[in-house]
Amino acid sequence: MARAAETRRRTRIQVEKEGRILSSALDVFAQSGFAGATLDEIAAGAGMSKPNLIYYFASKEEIYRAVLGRTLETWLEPLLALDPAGEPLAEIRGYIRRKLEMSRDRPQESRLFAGEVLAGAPLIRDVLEGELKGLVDEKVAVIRQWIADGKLAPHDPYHLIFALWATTQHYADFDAQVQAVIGRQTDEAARYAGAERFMEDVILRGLRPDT
Amino acid sequence: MARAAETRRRTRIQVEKEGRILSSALDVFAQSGFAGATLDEIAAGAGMSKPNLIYYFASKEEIYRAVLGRTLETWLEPLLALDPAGEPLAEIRGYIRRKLEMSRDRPQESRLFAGEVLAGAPLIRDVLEGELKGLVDEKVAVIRQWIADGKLAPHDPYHLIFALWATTQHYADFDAQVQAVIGRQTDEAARYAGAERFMEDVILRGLRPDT
DNA sequence: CATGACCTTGACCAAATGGTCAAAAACTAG
DNA sequence: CTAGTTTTTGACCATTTGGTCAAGGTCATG
Repeated sequence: MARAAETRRRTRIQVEKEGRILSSALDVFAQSGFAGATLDEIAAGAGMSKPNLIYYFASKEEIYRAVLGRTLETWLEPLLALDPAGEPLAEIRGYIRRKLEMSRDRPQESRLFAGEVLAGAPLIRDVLEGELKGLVDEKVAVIRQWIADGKLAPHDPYHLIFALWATTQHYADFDAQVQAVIGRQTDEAARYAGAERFMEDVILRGLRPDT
Repeated sequence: MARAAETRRRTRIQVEKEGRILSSALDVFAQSGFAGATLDEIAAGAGMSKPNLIYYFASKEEIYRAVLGRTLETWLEPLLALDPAGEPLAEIRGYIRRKLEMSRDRPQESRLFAGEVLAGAPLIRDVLEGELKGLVDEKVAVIRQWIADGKLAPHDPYHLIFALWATTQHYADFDAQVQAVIGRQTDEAARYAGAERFMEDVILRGLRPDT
C-alpha cells in the first residue's frame, strides 16, 4: 500500500516523542550551546535512551537544526505583525510589547537564537540573509514611509530595529547579569514592567516627530 | 636566594608566552564558547604544543578564567568613567561612545563576555553581584541625582543602563545578524557611525528633561 | 662554560561522547 | 491472535579531548 503522499508516516508515538525531544533539546542547547550539549542529556530530558533519540533524529546536528527551525518561525512573528496601516507610534509600542513578552515567556528560544548568532550563525546565515533580511527591509520601507509622512522623527530604521531587538532580548539573553545587578528583590514581572515602561518612555519619546 | 616578595617569578619567556596564550584563547573562546573550545586549537593559535600550554596554565578552565578576568577589567572602565560632576547628557553621550568603541575595537572580548553571561555566568556570578552591581548601584545614584536636579528626564536608571549595554554590545555580539541584515554594502565604520547617531538622537532625546 | 632552573614536546592515558547494531519489546492491522 | 512494523535499549565502538609524564633542549648566571 503506497502511503498517501509519503506524508502521514508520522505515528502517534512519533509525534509525541519528537515533541518531547525537541522540548528537551531546546532546554539543553539554550543552556549549554551546541558544543556543550550532549545527546545523553537531551535523551534524559526527553525520558528515553540515547539510541532511541538517534532513532528519531539522525544526529545531534539534526536535532539542533530542528529546534532552531522551530524557533525561527516564532522569531519572525512580532516584526511580521508590524502593520503599515496602523498608527506608527502605537505600532512600535506594540512591537516592543510583543518582543518583551517573547523574552519573558520564551527565554530559552531567545538564548538558543542568541547562541547561534553569537557563534557566527553557521547554520542559519542563509535564513538571516534571506527571510530575515527580506522581512526587515520590508518593514524598514514602512518606517521610512512613516517618516516621510512626518509621523515619526527621522532616524535610521535599521538601527531602530537593532536597538529594539537588542534591548528586548537583553532581558532573556543576559538574564544572569540583569538579575545580578538589580538583585533578586525585583521579581520577573516587575523587571519586565520596568523595561517596558522605560522603552516606551524613552524610545517612543525619541521617535515622536517634532511638530 | 629568597626572591623579592615571591613576585618576580615571571620570566621574560613566561610573560611573552602567557600573553600569546591568552590572546589565542580569547579568539577561540569567543568563537566557540567554553565547551566548544579545545586546548589543541588554543595551543595552535599560540604557536605551541598542548603540553606546553598546560605548563603555563594548569587547565582549560584556568585559561578561561584568566581571559575572563582580563576582559572584566576592561569591561568596567567605560561605566567607571561616568563623571558625576559632568554635564549629564554629555556624560551619557560619552558613555555611549566608549561602549560602541569597545564593541568595534574589541568584539572578541564582548563575545566572550556575552557567552559567559548567556550560559548563566557560572564563573563570574560573584563578580557580577559584587563589583559590577556595586559600580552600577553607584552610577544609578548619580543618575538619580541628575534626575532630581532636573537635568534628566525621570526614567529608571537601571533600565537605562541595560538599554545602553544591550544596544552597544549588540553590534559586536550579534554581528553576524547585523551584517546579514544590512548587508556587506555598509562597512564597519559606517555601521558604528550609524549606531552612534541613532543612539544619540533617539536615546539622548528621550532623556532630555522637558523644561 | 658549567650547572641548575626553566621550557618544550612526543607519546600516552582515561573519560566523555557521538553514533552503531542486533535483539527484544510493544504496537497495529488484518 | 498473529504477522509484520515500529519502538526501545544494553552493549559496544571509534574519535575527540583534557590532561600526564618522562626525556631532551634551552637559558640565565656565577
